[in-house]
Amino acid sequence: MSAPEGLDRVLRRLETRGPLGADDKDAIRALPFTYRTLEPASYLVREGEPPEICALLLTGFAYRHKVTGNGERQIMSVHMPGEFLDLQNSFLGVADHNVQMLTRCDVATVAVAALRRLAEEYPKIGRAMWIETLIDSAIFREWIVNVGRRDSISRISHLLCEFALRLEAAGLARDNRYEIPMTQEQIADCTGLTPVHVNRVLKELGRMGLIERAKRSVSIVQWDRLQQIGDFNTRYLHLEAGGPTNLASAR
Amino acid sequence: MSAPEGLDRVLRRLETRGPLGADDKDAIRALPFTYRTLEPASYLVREGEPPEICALLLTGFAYRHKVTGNGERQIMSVHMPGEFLDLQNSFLGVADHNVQMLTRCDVATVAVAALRRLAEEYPKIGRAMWIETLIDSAIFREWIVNVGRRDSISRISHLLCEFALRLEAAGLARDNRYEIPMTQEQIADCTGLTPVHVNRVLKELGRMGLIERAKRSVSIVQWDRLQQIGDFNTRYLHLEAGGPTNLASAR
DNA sequence: CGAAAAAGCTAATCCATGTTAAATATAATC
DNA sequence: GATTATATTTAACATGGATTAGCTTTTTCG
Repeated sequence: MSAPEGLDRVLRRLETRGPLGADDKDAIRALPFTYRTLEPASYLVREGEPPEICALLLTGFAYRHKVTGNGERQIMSVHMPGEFLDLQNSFLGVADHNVQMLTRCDVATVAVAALRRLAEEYPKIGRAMWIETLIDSAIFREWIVNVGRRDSISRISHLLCEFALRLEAAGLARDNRYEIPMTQEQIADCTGLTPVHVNRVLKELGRMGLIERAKRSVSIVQWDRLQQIGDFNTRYLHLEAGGPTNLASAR
Repeated sequence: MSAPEGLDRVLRRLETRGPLGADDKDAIRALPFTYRTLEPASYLVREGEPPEICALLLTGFAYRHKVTGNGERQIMSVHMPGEFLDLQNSFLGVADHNVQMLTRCDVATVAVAALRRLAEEYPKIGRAMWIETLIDSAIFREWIVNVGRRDSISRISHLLCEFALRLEAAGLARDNRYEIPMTQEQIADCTGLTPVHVNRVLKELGRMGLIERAKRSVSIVQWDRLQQIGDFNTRYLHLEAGGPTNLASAR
């Protein structure tokens, strides 16, 4: 994907959160982006460091995680092309978690300070970015529910449903089929399970005829049943553009 | 607590997130607040409904939660006097979770639409509110780690440490002693455990001499050990005011 | 105050998921 | 294309926390 093409994707994404004027879009295009490729497993931000750069994820996948005192990892979210990395840390003094690449990623990085100024000077952009972070939060909350109150088969089913919809929204899934470049160990770290048990559950979902897998591709065969087993409701993804987000429709 | 006194507390809180001018503060004071008391267990917002009102929590405690398909509840956060309820839902089209009172609460409610206009017209206020929601998010992330990767004694120890620090910041705890108006069932819903097991663990923490309890009061006797067992690090609470949050220090 | 409801506590048993270990398959690297 | 590293799969066994049930204490409310 070419750099400006990726940028347009991000612009479209932001516009669904609130209307932007031509000046807003120009200001985004005028940001001092650095286009580069980050290797798999490389870090954009590390816990404990002050956040210096923010990135638009143009291609590839990334994830947020923390490591506990006894060395166990918990992944808190997975990010897909078109999304911001990492607004969550960028407006705070110290990063409280790691942001790491899942695959090789093309990104457009920009200094956090420039982004802060942008949000300050262009309130509509600030608003749209704020809403982006609020949707991140909605997903965090659902993940708390997932690891806190669902059993293993529900957790994994839920994760697979979430990925299906988000990838579809990103134009990377069709007919409930997608590539997700995660190992079973990483799925375990998303769901608070062990890799061994993730394997058992994935196999079971296959035996039940709910999904089919080949390498890293997933095909959801019985969407309705998977959704039901995963206790999956799309509401928290806030996929519908607009809503009473802008002032005009808010009264 | 008198109404304006509560409002000042919220103003002070916002100011720690970024400097506000006199005009900003006046705009907040001029908001069409309605002061009222909400009964224990009453709802401020319900999942699935469009958010209509936002509130400043002046006295009392509240919490966010969702209920899974088979009726289990997961609490996603607990809110203390001085905090906003509920910025998380207020800038989205539909509430994706419930916000409910834990105790009788004095609140200052304001229409979501008025708050949206405020954020639009006073960018510094918008910025400060945004940062409030980002800190909410940081706590959500830590809770994912807590329920996903810590065992029961760590989870509960972690929760007790978090409450101690947040209550101290709110001026409601001293000498590692505080009142937390939660039943063991609600603690279970915070930690993804059962009430029976929460009871076992609390008793065990008492036997180990780490805490003392009487009714709803908690006293942390050995802070260092509790913090260690709970794998608790304060970073995610972002308690230090300032940081490179404001533009001046951002270059 | 006295009754009823809610919350706290305890014990016995069970099971979903973890642990450990190894074999196989796939992907990366020279 | 052989070699090595990484990921997947399976099996046997262990266990942390769930479940169930009953009892006790505290709180609520008439």
